Order: sequence, then C-alpha cells, then structure tokens
Amino acid sequence: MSEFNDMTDQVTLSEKQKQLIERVGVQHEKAGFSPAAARVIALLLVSPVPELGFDQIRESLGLSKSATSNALNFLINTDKIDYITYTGDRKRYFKSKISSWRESMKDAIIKITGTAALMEEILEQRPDSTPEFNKSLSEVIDFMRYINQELPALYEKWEKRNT
Amino acid sequence: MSEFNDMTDQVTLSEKQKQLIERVGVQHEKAGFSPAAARVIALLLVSPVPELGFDQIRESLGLSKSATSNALNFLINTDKIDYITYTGDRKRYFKSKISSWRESMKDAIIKITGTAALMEEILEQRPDSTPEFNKSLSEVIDFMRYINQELPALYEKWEKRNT
DNA sequence: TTTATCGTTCTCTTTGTTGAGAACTAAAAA
DNA sequence: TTTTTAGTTCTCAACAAAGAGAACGATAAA
Repeated sequence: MSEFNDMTDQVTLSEKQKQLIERVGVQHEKAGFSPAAARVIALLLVSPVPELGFDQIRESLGLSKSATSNALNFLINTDKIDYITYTGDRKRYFKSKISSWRESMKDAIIKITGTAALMEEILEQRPDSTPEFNKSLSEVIDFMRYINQELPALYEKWEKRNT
Repeated sequence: MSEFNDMTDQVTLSEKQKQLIERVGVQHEKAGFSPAAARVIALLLVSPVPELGFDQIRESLGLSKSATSNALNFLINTDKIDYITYTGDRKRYFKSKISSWRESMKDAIIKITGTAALMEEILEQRPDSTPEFNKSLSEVIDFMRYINQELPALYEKWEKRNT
C-alpha cells in the first residue's frame, strides 16, 4: 500500500506512555493474562491511535509474530478486543472492547453467581455440628446473592444520575 | 500424644466430598492459587471438622510435607486461613477464614478502586481526538467509583434485611 | 541428655509456560 | 502465473512453577 515500506510500523509512544503500558500490563498479568497478551491490551488502551494493525502492535511492543498472533487470538476469544477492516485493505485493525464494558460487567456478575452456587453446594453437605461455620458460609452466599440482585437497580440509578 | 501413632491422620471424607474439594479446588486454581493451596482451602471449607492439623491436611490431600507447608504459609500470608492452638498441644490447627468474609469483601473493593485509579491515569493522558473511546473509559471509571461509593449503603441494607 | 514432635527448608525432577524464528498458507495483487 | 501481503502454525529452547523427599532445626517431652 505505502510507497515507503521500509518505514517502521511503530506507533509513536512517549516514555510516559510506554511506562503506563508496562504498569497496565503488569496489572493484567496479575489477572491471569500472559505477558504478551497483557501488553497488547495495555497498548490498545494507552495508544493515542486506538485501532492498530498486526505489525504496529508487534513492532510497538517488540514481540515476535507468533507471540503477537497468539496474544491477539486469545484476546479475541476472550472478548477483550475486536477488530475492524476497511474496504480495499486486507489488514485487520485491532481495538479494545472497552466500549462494551457493560457486557463485561454482566459477565463478571455471572461469575459471582457461579461462586455462590458452589458455596451453596458446600453448605448443603455440611454437618449441623458446625453452626458458626455454616452461618458464615450462609451469610457470604446470601450477601453475594443480594449484591447480584441489587446490581441492576444500582446500575439504573447510575444511568439516571448520568443524564 | 496418642498411644496409637501408627493410626492414619486422614479426615474421613465421602467420595462426594472429595469430588467437591476438587471442584472448589479448580475454582480457586482459576483464581490464581497453586493446585496444592487451592485443595487446602477447599478441604478447609468442605471438611466436616473445620480445624485440621498439618498431617491431617497432608494425608487427606495426599500432599508432600513441602507442598503442605508452602500452601499453608501462602494461605496464611494472604489471609485466607488462620490457625489456633490448644494448651498442651504443640500442633497448629488450621481453619478457613470464611468468618471474616466482610473484610475480604472490603479488600476486593479496594482492588476495584486500584483499577479505577490506573484507568484514570490512562484517561488523563489520552488525546482529545478519540472522544468515543475516552467516553467509554470515563464511563467505566465512573461506574466503578459509583459502585464503590454505594456498596457500604448496600451492605447496610443487607444487614438490616437480615435482622 | 536423648528422643520425639512439628514443622521448615533445600535439592532435584517433572511439568508447564512463554515466546523466538522459520516454515507454511490463503488470498489478493501484479 | 508469480509475487506480495497478512497472518498462522510448528518446532525448539529458555525459563518458571509445583511439588516430592530428604535433611535440617527448634521446641518440648522423657
């Protein structure tokens, strides 16, 4: 496409931005992402240009093609990123799915429900001989369920507040 | 202490309980615990006897001493378990800290605050040229902060409901 | 003092993770 | 048809994580 294919494909990032990418990356590593995948989402959040091509990502982060490919596919499969294309351009442009944070929140809540269900299973098979323990367990479950139930209303309230 | 030291130290667990321990264990592995540590908390939640000694844990889970020791110390350091002692008995008896779930919830909320702070840093350095993106980012931050702010009240409401 | 108890720590092996680099593939362009 | 583009997949090496088992240590009991 470009007449200057010897040009670098790197995104221009300040030192501050690079450091921020590392910090956001580490945060995501702690959440269970691989270092490469963590840096990729971080880049897509920090980059002034929010839609980046494969090689822009690869070169900006100094990753290999395989690491880049695997990270991108992992992030697509887990719904963290998305890509768009432009007519007459075969490249895919990857972007953070931050705009669909509402759905991500819902998914996070479903996880809480799952935890509560497992806790419930634990509680159901516990003996009556440990009433204190059982009470705590029952409280956590109940609180989780309560939070779960009240969150939609809380969300509504937030929506209204922001109009 | 016992005259029958050739006896096994295993806790009696049904097949159903063993399977539940595995499932709760896997759940904790997904949350970032090592397999051994995950099985230990699971055991301390499922076991009919909620306070277990080192060898009871080791033998019930079929772990080595090192794995047991490291798992227990990790869980103590991360405030997931606790131990008590009895006069005239040098053994430590380990127990789940499920009873202090209120504090654990608070810690979980602090984590959200931390995430919001990092997001805020991202937002602050973003260019004005990406208003949609910035708006989404700003919304997530705002929603997180809102949840954070409203949770104490929600907790109060829950407490009242349960009296 | 010697022995037993209750763990901790060290070494080593096994297994899993991460990612580089090259080979490969599918589609489009020339 | 041949070449280029845009990635994917394979192989391999480096490194890290997990845990077994033995050696070690610290306190208490005999």
